[in-house]
Amino acid sequence: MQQSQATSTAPTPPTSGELAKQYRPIEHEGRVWESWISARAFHANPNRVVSGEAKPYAVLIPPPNVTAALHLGHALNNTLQDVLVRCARMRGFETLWMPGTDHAGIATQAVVEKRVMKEEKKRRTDFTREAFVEKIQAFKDEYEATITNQLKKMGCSCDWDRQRFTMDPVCARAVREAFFRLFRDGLIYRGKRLVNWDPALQTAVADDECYDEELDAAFWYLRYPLVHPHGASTARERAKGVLPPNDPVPVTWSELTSRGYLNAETYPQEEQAWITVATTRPETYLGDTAVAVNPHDPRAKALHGLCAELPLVGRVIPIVEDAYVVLPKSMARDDDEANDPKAEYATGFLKVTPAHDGNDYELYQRHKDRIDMFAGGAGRGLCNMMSPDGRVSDKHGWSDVGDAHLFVGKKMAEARTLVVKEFEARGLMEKTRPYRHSIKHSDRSKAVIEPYLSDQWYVKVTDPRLAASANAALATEQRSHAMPSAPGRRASSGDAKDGSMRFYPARYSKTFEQWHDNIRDWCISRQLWWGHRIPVWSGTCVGVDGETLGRLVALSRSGRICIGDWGMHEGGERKAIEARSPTDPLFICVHDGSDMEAIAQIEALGLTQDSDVLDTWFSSALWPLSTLGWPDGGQAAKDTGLTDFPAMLGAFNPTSSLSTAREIITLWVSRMTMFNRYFMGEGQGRGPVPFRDVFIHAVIQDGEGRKMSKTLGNGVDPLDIIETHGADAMRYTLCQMATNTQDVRLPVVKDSKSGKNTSPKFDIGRNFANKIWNAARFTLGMLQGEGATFSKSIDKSELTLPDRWMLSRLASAVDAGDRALANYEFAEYSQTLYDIVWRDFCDWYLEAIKPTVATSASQRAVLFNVLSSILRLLHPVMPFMTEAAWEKIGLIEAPAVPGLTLRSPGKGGLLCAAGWPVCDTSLKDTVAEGEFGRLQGVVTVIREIRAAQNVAPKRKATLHAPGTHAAWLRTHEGLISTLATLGSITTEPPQGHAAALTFEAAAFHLSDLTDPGEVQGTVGEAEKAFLSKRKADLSKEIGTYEGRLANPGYALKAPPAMVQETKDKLDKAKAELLVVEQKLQACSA
RNA sequence: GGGCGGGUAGCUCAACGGCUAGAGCAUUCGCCUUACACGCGAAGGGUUCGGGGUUCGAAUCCCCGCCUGCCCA
Repeated sequence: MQQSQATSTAPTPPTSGELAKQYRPIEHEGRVWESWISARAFHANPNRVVSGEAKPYAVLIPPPNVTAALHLGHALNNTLQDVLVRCARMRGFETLWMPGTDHAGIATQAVVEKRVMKEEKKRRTDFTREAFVEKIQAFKDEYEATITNQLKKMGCSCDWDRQRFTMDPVCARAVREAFFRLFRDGLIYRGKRLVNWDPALQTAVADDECYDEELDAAFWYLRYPLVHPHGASTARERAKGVLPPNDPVPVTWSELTSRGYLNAETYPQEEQAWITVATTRPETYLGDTAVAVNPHDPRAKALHGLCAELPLVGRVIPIVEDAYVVLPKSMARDDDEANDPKAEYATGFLKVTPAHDGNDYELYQRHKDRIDMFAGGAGRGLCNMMSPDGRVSDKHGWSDVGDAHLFVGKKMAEARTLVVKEFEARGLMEKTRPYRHSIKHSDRSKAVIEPYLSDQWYVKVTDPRLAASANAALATEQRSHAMPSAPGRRASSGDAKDGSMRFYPARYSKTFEQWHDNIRDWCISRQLWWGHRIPVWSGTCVGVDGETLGRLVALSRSGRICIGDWGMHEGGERKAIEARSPTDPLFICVHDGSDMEAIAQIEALGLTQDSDVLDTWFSSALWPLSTLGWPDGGQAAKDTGLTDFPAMLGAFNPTSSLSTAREIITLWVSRMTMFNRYFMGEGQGRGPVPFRDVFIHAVIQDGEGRKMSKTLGNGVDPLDIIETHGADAMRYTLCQMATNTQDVRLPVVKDSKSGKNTSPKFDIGRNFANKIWNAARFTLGMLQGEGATFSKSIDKSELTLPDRWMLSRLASAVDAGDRALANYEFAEYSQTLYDIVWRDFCDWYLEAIKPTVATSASQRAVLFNVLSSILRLLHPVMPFMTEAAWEKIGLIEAPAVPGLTLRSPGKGGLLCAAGWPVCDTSLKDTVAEGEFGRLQGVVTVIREIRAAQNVAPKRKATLHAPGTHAAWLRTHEGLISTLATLGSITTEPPQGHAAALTFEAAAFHLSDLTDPGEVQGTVGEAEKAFLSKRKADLSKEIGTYEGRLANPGYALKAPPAMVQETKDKLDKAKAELLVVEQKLQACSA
């Protein structure tokens, strides 16, 4: 199977003990991956959690869309998750990383439609629904495989046996169950919503299926006569068809004049007054239910209590005040308003057509009560005057036709011409102005899109059991306002209910909280073919006789179906099924998708299944439940063959951490929280949270701060980077970039050879991987040399200074790394690794032990333990390279360092199963750190002067030290000589030329810088320059300290220890300056 | 419109009221020093966006402004 494939492509490790000079990822990644998989190293066992053998750690992958291959943002997010997961595994948690993909309804269907159009020149509607869904399914299989492969190439240690897909049978069952329960509990209802309607195809289309085209059009200025509102009662009666139309009482200009209406006196005083609206779609006036005016409009006050009357229709509509209305240019209050391009065309009066315009719909929502009252009842302010085929119609919500029947049945474009003609004929058309603007068209049919009111399904997330419960999940310190106390049982610590969810960085809790504070009900129906079809059958009660009714009630009582008997429309009246009239609409939700008997009975009544599918986020919202087998682990086990499925939910929900992007907080995190708490909380909404920690990672941008996108061509393909730099290099670089900021920039360059996008940043990771590889290689050489045995045990009192220093540094690094990871500070963790490996271990420790390690059995043991620790610390971020090195290192057996616990791996000896380093505080050695720090200081000074004097790198110079430092230098003579390339250290004064240097305010000299006779003329100059620079630095430093101490408040108010510290530093700098000045004088003399 | 970020070396970022504001890359100089040239040693490079305030002390906290980005409407 897979394994044989891998061994044929990836070479086996070299059989000799040596490692290659360079780390070449391609030679290791395949083999290492196979070793993990064949050991089932990533497989989680829920029974170990249930039995209490191990604590759980679980992460759910944010399921990538099957629409496209993964990009660098995915690479970042999944790297970070893998770091968390691998670290938890090494710490001994029973660790689950659940993989899977998302069906991504709109996006995937759109991509496939485009593909089919390109390849077959066919539309979706040229196929049956089943046939087309099959095509999408095939596309999904292809991309799911691509994505899975990418994740594996990155090294993601998911439990691959448990991979899910949001539309697979296990997830589908969760969707059915969730929908059924919400339907049953009254949390799902039907409501109206504006959609993009394609009148040619007679379907709703998504935003991304439309295009804008600029066209020459016009603004028409229509006059609406003003009337007194008592006509409203007539309108209301008329709407109900009770009374014949009455003529409302006109408002005259003289009346407006007396009301103080601007310029009213300039009109014929005894004639009926009017207001003028500007519109690009005059035909929609048939659906107007209000006129809006800006509250800052000087005319607004005079119009209080008045109404407008729609010509021909005779509908009396209210004038409402709303700040959305653009003031005409002449009334603009500031430059911004005056420069609004709409101000140029505005009259200050806006016709409000809520059923046919998105903005008007919003406006209607804000003034619902008043508009509805005039229209004759709740919801009647939405007047739909169009039929699905794009004709004026009085059958879809418009009933008060009045004298406007001449428009009925006309296409919208014809209606426009007619409306204009009628207004002109009545002297109500003030003027027309040409206007060029963009008009939405349907991609498929090219028809002009009509905003259209249609029935949609909603989840009532505004119910406190959902939104408020999500906010209650937040930890107390992350809440900005108190939550009402929970009904039922109170949360106690550890049960992961109220107050147990935290955001990292904490500021994102605000996004979460405010989203729920202002949430609106969630429209879950989508006019698509790809997705979970809404499990509701609808029709009327016609043909439902007593016997049938009895059968339905029985099905309902046994929980197989749920009859929507509370009035499926928001605000609708509750009505028991027995009390229904034959024309009442009937909605039946079927619990189990495979319950063919129930479905057959329902369909026999003429009821049909809703053709819409659920919003993709509905199934995503169930991810923490569905992937763990909810609602029926036993059935999930049967579906998948994973016999331990029933234990999963109990073992791993709530999960530990969720890592995702910012915009996902509202789309996904919110909904998972609401659903998990609702369904796990027995309908009270206070069940456990789906995850305790929510980590929000930064967004990767290109070097110019732009989002990476296909259209910009600035995206970087993770597989390209893995190919050129290796997976570890990519992972390390991404991890190192992952600061807790909002976005991070990655300069993108095009590789001249391959033409592919890459970034110089990835060299950081590649170089780092190579560095460790070579450190491991060197160590291996030291530990495998002839007679390179270990001491039986390590006696800490016998360790050398570098050993004690290195162990102390290691303990600090483990500490810092632990702290960083606990706070999701991945950049910090990476920096800690970089410093311990490169700066401490390679630059200083390895260099320091070179002369002694070959002959010291205890030093070799320390060296091994340190390297072993470092590989473990690095493993989560660079799993391949560390595992490959471990293939050799892991075979070595050495005594343990007291205080440093390194659990050796169980399963197959793999590093990924080895223990995370645990350091006792006894490893911290401040004396050794101080001593070694001094030593680094003197070595650095010597190196500086060697560089300044251009001393040949291999030349062994002589250090002349003052008596004050002689004893200390002698103690560390070997080390200093090695690190600073010295031949000898002496207290004798130098003979002939020597360069002066200062260390700890004492004068030192360095001689034997050149061969005799090879005296360079520039030597003196170089020394002078060196000393001058030192003098300048010291003077600046002294200035800083003196200024600080001269401030009277400093000594008074700053902590005394700090004041003393400043004084000490000042003394030291002054003393050194004295020496430097003396030397400078000597130079010049 | 509401909310949240960012502005520090040529570039990418640290510094979370106190070290002479630090790293890596890039640049310059010297080195193929037996683990590593994907490397080693060293150097140059900063009015911390502008202005005001609080404080003994501000890149950091507060206010005003400018620039820039994201999320939600």
